Amino acid sequence: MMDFKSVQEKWQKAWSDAKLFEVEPNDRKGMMVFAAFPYVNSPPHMGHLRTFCTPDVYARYLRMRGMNVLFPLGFHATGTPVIGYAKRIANNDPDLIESLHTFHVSDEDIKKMTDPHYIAEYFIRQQELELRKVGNGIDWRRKFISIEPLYSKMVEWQFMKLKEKGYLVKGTHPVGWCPNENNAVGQHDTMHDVWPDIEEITAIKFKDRDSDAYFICATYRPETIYGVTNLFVNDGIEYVVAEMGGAQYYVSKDAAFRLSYLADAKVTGKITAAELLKKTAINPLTKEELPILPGYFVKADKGTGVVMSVPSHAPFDYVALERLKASGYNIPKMEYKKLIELKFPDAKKGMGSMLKPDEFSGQTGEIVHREVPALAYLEFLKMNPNSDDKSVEVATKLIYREEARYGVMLVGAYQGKSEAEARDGLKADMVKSGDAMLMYELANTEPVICRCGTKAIVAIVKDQWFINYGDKQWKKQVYSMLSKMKLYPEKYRHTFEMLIDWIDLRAMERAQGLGTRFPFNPEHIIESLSDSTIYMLFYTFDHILRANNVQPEQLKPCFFDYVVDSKGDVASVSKETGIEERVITKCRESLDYWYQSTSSHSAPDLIPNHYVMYMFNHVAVLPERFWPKQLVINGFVSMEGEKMSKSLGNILPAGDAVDKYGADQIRFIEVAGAELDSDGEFSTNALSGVNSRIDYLLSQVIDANRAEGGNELRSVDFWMYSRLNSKIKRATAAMDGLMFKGAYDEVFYSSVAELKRYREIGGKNGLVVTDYLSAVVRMLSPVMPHLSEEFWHLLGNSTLVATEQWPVADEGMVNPGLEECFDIVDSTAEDMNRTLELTGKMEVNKGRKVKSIKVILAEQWKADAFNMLVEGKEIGDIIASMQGKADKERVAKYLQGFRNRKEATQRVLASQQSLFNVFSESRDYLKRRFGCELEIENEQDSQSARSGRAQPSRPSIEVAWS
RNA sequence: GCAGGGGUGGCGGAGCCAGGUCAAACGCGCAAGGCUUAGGACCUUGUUCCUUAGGGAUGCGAGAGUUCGAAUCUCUCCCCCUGCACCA
Repeated sequence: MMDFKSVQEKWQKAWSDAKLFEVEPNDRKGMMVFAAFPYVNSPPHMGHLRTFCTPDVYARYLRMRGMNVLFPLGFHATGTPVIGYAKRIANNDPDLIESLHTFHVSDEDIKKMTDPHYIAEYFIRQQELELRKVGNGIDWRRKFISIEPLYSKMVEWQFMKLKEKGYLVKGTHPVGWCPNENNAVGQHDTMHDVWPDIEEITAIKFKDRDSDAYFICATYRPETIYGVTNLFVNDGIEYVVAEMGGAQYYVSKDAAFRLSYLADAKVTGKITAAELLKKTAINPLTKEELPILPGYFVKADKGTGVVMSVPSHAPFDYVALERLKASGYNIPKMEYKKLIELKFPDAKKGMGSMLKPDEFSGQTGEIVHREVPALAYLEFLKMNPNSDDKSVEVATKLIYREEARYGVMLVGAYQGKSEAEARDGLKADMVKSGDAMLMYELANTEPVICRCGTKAIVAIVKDQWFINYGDKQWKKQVYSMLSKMKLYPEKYRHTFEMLIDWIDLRAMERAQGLGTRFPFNPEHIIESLSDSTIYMLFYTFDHILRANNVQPEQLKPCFFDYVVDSKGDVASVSKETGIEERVITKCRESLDYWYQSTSSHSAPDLIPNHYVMYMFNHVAVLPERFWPKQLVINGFVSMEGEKMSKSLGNILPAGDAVDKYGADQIRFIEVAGAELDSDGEFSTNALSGVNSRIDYLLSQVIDANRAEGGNELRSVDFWMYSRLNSKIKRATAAMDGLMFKGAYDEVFYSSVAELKRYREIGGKNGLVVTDYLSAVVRMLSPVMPHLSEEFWHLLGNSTLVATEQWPVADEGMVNPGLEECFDIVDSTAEDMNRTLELTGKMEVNKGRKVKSIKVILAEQWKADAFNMLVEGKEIGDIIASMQGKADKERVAKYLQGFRNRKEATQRVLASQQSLFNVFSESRDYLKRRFGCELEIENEQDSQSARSGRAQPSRPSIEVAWS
C-alpha cells in the first residue's frame, strides 16, 4: 500500500515548480477549458467536485494530445446569499453554525463572517486549497471574484453594449414581497426556504348599477363570465371602498392592502357587507343585472373578497346557492347556463377520467343533471350541497382540470373554441377594454412567511429594466449559433432549442445584494445571473491587468471595445485610459488566442438559466469568433446511494474526502465512475474496487521494472500488443467524445484484466509488459495524475508524465485474427467446462477422472467456405471454388448446415494455423486449469470420431476418462 | 398543466442512432471451491428455467406491427425522473 498523501504532495509540488498550469499563448493550438465558477458560501464538496475534475481531466488529456490548454477558475459572490449568510451568522443561526463546523471553520472565523466579504474571502481560500488538493491543474494567477472593481468594469461595458443593441427594455413585473421590510423576497428570504410561487388571476369589474363604483372579482376562469348569476360577498369580513386608477372599487380590507402593492389602491372609505348585499351589479359583457348574495365560503385574504357566482360550472357557487335556498333566503329566479361542453378525443375517456386516486377514493355516482356541469360533478363524486368544503374543493379541481383540457365553448365570442383558448382570449380582451385587470397572488398552499415573520404578498415593481431575451432576431442568431456548437451529451440539444424559444423578459436590476452597479440606475445592482454571462473572457487577460497594476477606473469602455471588439486603435485607447500600449495589445492577443476555442463545463442545473443567458449574451456583445463552441454537461454525484444534502448530513467536503480516500481515487470515481450524462455514485464499494486495481498495477509496475526483457516474442506477446493498440484506439475515441467512463473502462479496468490474463496464459516478457504499462500509465494520467507520475517514474522515466504525449495506436500491431484466436481458446475452455460437467454425470464415468482432452481444429477450407457464405456467395459457387482444396461432398454437407444463413453473419478471422499456434502456446495453461493431459490436433490429421464436428471458431473436443 | 429525459438480469450500467456476432459487455452483490491459523484480500467456477457431450426454452416496462430475424425500427398504452424564471 502506497502512502497516497505524500505521493500527492510530491507531484503537486513538482507540477507547481514546473509551472505546468500557468500557461500563456504559444505556437500550439490554444484552448480554454473552464467550469462554471462556484459560489463562495461553502467549501467544494463531493457533489461539486465532479464539475471541477471533469474539465481538469479533459484539459490534461488535450495537453497530452499536443494542445496548449488553459484551465482557470474564478468565484461568484454576486447577489444576496452571502449577505443573508452574514445576517444569519450575526443572529447566531444554529443550523448554519453547525454546518460551518462540519466544514472545519473555526469559531474565530465564524465570528468574522458577519462581514459578507470575509465569507467570500474565506471560502475562496478554502476552495482553492481543496481544489489544489485533488490535483486540479488550475492557473490560479487568473483567479478573480465577481464583485471586484476590475471585473465590474467589464460588466458595465457589457450592459452598455446590450443597451446600444436595444436589448434592454423597461417594464413592470410581479415579485414576492415583504410589506414589513419593503423588499422583494426570494427563496432564501423565506422561512423554510419556500419559493414564493406567483400566479396571475383575472379580476373582472362589475359596475354598481346605482353608482360609479365597481365590484371586482378575481377569477381563474374569465370565460365563465357568460354564466354569472350573482356576486357573493361574505358578511363576516370587512369591506372598504378603494380607489385604483381613478375609479372606486368595493373590496375586502385585506384585498385593498394587497392591491395597494399591485395597483396603488388607496382606501377612500368603509362599507359593510350588509350595504353591499342591497346593491345590484352589471355584468360587463352580457349587461345582465346581478344580485349580490351572501357567500359563506368567500375569503378576505384571497382575491378581492368579492366572488362572481357561476353555479353552472363552479361547485362552490352551486352549493352556496342551494344552501341559501334551503335557509329560506329570498333569491331571485336565475338561469344556470351551461357554457362549456366536454369533448373527449376517444371513447375511452369520459367525465372523471382525470380524477386522481389520491384525491378521491370513494365510489363514483350516477350523473343525472348533465345540463348543470357543477351539479353533474357533485353527483359523480356522490356529493351534495351539504358536503364539506374539502370535498367540494375536489369537485372544483376536477371540473376545472377536465374543462380546461377537453372543454369547448358553447356560448359567447369564443363559441366553438376550446376552453383554454377562450380563457386566454377573454382575459386579453377584457383587460384591453378595461373590463378587467390582472392581479397576482401567491399560489403556495401554505402561506409564505418572510424571515422577519411577516406574511409575504405580491408586489409589482415598476420602471424595472429587463433584458429582452424575447427579441426574435436575437433568438434567431442564438439558435443558429447553437446549431454549430458541440454539446456533450448531445441529448440536451432539443432542451436548449426549447429554452431559447421560451426565454423572455428577464428583470436584471436589484435593490439589494453584492455586485456591479447598473450604469443606467446606479441605485441598483445588476442581477447576479445577468452579471455572469461572459465572465470567462476575463480569464484571458485579468492576470495581465493585475501584473501591470491597471486600476479599475482605467478600464474605460474604449479598452473593451478595442480588446474585445477590435474597435479603435491602440494608441488612442492607451492615451484615453493611461494603460501602456504593450499591455493593451497583450490583453487583446491573449483573448484572441484563448477565447476562440472554449469548452464550458457544468452540471445540468445551469441549463435553463445560466447556459441560456451565456449563449444570448455572447451573441449580443461579442464578435462571432468568440462565441461558445462547446458545452459539456456532467451528471450529479450521490453518496452511497443518497443524494448529498445538508438535511441528510452526508455532505463530505472535498478536502476531507481526499485525506480519507486519496485524490486520484476520488477523481476516478467522480469523473470515470459514471458516463458523462448519467449521475454517479461515490461508495466505499466502488473505492475498494479502484484501490485493489491500483495495487495490482503498482505490483506490475515494480515487477516490470525488474524484469528482463526476452527477445523472443510469442503469440501471447503479439496478442498483448494487439490488445494495447486496439485499446489505445478505443480509449482515444472515447476521450475525444468525452466518454470518460468508456475510456477508463478500457484504460483501467480492462488493462488490469488483460495483464492478469497475460500472466495467466504464460506471458512473461518484461519488455512487453513495460511497453504496455508505459502506454497505460500515460493514458491513466489525466484522471489519476499523481499515481501515474509515481508509476511513470517507477517504470524508469525521469520526465513528468503530465507533459508526455498521449499514446498513438499502431494500427499495424492490431491483429483481430489473433485476438479471435485467444477468444476461441477461452470459449473452448468454457465448452470444456460444460462438457466435463455433463459427461461427469454419466453413469459410465462415475468415479473416474478425466485423463485427457483433445482439441481438434477445423480444416482451413471450412473457414474459407463459411466466409464466402457470409459474403453472400451462392452455395453452388462456393462448392465449385473449393475444387481441389476439399472433398466436394464434405463441403456440400458442411454448407448445408447453414442453409438459412442465419448463423453466417460474421466472418471468421482466425486461421487454422494461427489457432494451432495459440492453442499450442496455451497448452500449459489449459493443462493446469483442467488438471489433465491436453492434445491439440488438426482435423485433417485427426483419427477422432468427433473431428468432423470442428467448426472454424469452435474446435471439436474429445474427453477421455481414465 | 407544459416541456425534456428515461424504463434492460438481485443491483449499478453497456447495447440501442447504423436490426443478426445478445442469456445480453463491465462492475457490484450472492453461492461453491481454492489459498489462509482465522477474517480480509486474492484466484477459479457458477449465478432465468430445463437438459446424462459442448444442447434447448423463455427473456430486455405492456401490447401490437414491420422483417427470414428486434433489447435494437414503427404505433398504442403504462410507469419513473428533471425543469418551469428573476433564485444562486
